[in-house]
Amino acid sequence: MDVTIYEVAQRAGVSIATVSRALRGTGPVAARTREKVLKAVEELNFTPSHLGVSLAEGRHAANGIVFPDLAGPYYTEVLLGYEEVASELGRSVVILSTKGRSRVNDLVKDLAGRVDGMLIFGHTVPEPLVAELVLLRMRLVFISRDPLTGADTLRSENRASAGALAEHLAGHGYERFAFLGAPMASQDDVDERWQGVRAVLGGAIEAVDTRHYTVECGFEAARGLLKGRRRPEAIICSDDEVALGALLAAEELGLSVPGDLAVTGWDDIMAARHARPALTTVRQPMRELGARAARALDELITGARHLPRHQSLPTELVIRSSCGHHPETSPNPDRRAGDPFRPR
Amino acid sequence: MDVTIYEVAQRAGVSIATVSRALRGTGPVAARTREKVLKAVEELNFTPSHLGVSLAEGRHAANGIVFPDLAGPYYTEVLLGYEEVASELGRSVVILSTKGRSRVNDLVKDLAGRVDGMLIFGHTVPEPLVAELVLLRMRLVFISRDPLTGADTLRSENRASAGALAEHLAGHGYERFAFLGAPMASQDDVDERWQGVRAVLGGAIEAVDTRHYTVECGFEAARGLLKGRRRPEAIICSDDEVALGALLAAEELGLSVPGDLAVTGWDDIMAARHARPALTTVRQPMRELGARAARALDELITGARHLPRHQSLPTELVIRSSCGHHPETSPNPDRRAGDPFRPR
DNA sequence: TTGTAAGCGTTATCAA
DNA sequence: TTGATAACGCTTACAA
Repeated sequence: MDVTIYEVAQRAGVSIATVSRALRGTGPVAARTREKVLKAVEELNFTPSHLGVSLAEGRHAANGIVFPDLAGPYYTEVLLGYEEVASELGRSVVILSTKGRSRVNDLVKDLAGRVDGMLIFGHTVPEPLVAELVLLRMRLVFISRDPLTGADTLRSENRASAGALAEHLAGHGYERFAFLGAPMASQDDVDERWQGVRAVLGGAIEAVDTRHYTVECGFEAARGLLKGRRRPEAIICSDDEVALGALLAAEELGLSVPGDLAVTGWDDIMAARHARPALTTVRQPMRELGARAARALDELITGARHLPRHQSLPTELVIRSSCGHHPETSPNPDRRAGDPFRPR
Repeated sequence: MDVTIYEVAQRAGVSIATVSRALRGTGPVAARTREKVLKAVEELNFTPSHLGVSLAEGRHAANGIVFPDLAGPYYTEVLLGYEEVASELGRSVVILSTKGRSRVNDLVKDLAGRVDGMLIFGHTVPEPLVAELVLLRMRLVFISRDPLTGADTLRSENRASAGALAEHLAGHGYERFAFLGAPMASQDDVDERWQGVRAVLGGAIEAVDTRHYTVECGFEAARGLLKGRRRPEAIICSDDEVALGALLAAEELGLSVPGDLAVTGWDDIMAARHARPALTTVRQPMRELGARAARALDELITGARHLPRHQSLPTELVIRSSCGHHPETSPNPDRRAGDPFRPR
C-alpha cells in the first residue's frame, strides 16, 4: 500500500511505538490514546506493510505448496482444502508447479524464502533438496509419500482399499487381470495400490507401465494390451484418468465395458461419475488431505507440536457399472443411494 | 533461510555493499573480489532474504490471483497458465479463493499487501474495493468481465461463438430451445453467450436460471424443465458442468440424448469428452487466458506499458454427439480428427 | 573499485 | 502509559 505507521503516528500525535501497541494490543495503551490512533488509522486507511511486519517478526504468515501439475482434479481438490484452512489460520498460499520446469531446485529454494512451511506432493522435490530444507528448519508436510524423518506425511489408505477392490472384481468371476500405472517407483501411493491388488490376485495380475498418469497414456497402454492375445478380463487402473483412457481404447476396439472387459479407476474425479459406463473407483478424501496438511503445518510452525506425525486417511470403494453388473445389489449400480448428488 | 549478507561479507573480507553488487551485477566489482564473494556465497549456501530484498526494492516479485472456487477445471486451467508464465518471469503466485468466505474484503486487501498486481475473475471482488485497489495503484487484470477503466481485461469471445452454436443447432431442425445458466448479471461472459444465442434464435429460446454453475444445479433446473409440458428440443447450457447435470436429468427421465433432446455445454472440460453422449461444446483457451494475464500484469508492473488493454481471444466450436447426428460430416462425430487426443 | 551509511516499514526492548 | 531506538536483511546513493 502506501501510508506508513509514521504518518499515522504523526496524525494521532503519538509515537510509532504507541501506534503499533494500539493496533496489535501488545502492551498498555490509554483508552483515549487508542481512540486517537484508531481514528487516524481509519482516516488514513492504514494497513501495516506485510514486508515490514514479516521482517520484524521473522515469519511470513504464508504457506507454500509444490505440485507436479494441476491438470487433473486430484491436486486441485487438495489445493482447495489446503488454501481454505490456511486462510482460516491467517496464512496465504504461494503455489509452485514443477511440471516441465528446469531448475526446480532454484524455484523451490525461492519459495522456501517466502513461506514458513510447505506442502509437497510425493517426490516432486529431489531428495537432497528435501534434506537441505529439513536442515534449514523449513516446516514440511508431504502428501502421498512414504514417511521420512523430519517432516509430516499424510496420505490416504491404499493397500487395504486396493485389496478390497481386487476382491470385489474377483467376486465377479474374472480371472485374468492387468494393472495399469506409471513406473511405480515414482509414486509411493501407486506402488501401494499395486501391492494391495497383487496380494489378493497373485499371479493372475500383471503390471503394465503407462508413462504418465494421463488419459492419453492410459489409452495407449490399454490399446496395446487389448490387442494382444490373452487379453485381460479386468483392468485395474492406478487412477481415474488412466481408466478413462482405457475406456476410450475399449470403445475404439469395439469392446463393450463391462460386457467384454471390466475397468476400474482411483480417486473418483468428476469425469468418473459422468463417463459411460460410469467408473468403479476408490474415492480419496482429497480436500480433507489438503485441510489436514494446512493444520499440520500450522502446528509445526507455531510450535504447538514438534514431533513429525504420519497420518493415513480412509478411502471409500465406489462401485459403479464399469466393473460388471451387480444384480443382487441393485439393478443399476450407477444410481445407488447417494449418487449422483452425495454431498462431499 | 538463515545466513545473511553480513556473514558472506565477513567471510569474503569485503563490505555488504560489495557482496550485493557482486551478486546482482549492479555496479563495478573487481574480478578477484567477485570470485571471493561467490566462493563465500557458495560455502555458506547463501540466498538473499526475499523480505530484505523486497523491502529495499519496494516490490514483491509476486502476483496474486482471486477466484471464486477451483472446483471446476476452468479456473484450474487458467491458474496453470498464469503460474507458468509468472514463474518464467520470476514472479511467485499467491492464491485466494473467495468461495464461502466472509470478510472477502480483508482477504483481498491482505493479498494486495503481498503482491505487485493481481488477476481477478469476474466479479469476485466487490466494486468499491476494486476502485480502491485502482486508486492504490495496484496493477489489475480481470478475466471474464466487461471492460472497466484503470485495469486490463481479458476474455474469450462469446457472442459470435454462441451465435454459431445456435445456428448449428437450428441446422439440426430444432425449434424449441432453452438456455440454462445462473443469474446472468453475475457473469458477464454468460450474459454474452445468452445475447449471442438469443440474437439468432429470438423468441424460440427461453432462459432458465440455475442458481450456480454446477452439475447439481444443472440437474435440478433441467429436470424441472423436462417435466413441464412443451419440453424444449435443445438445451444450451452456460457451461459444461450445467450440461452434465442436464444429461443426468435426461437419463433419469428416460429421455435419450440426442434422440429426444439435444444438450450443449461450454468450456470443453475433461468430463465433456468422456460423457456419453459426448458433449458438444465451445472450447475456451483457458490456459492461454492465464498466460496472457500473467504477461499483461508483468507489462503493467514493470512499466513496459501504462495504458490498460482489453483483449478477446477466439474460441472453437467442438461438435460431438450430444447435439444430434451429423450424417454427412462423419458417422461418429465423437471421433472426428484431432479427438480425443488433440494437443492443447 | 570499494566502503559507509541512509533508507525500506515494522516490532519490541528499555528508559523515562 | 509513552517514546527513543535498535534490530530485521537488504539496496543504493554518496564518499573515499
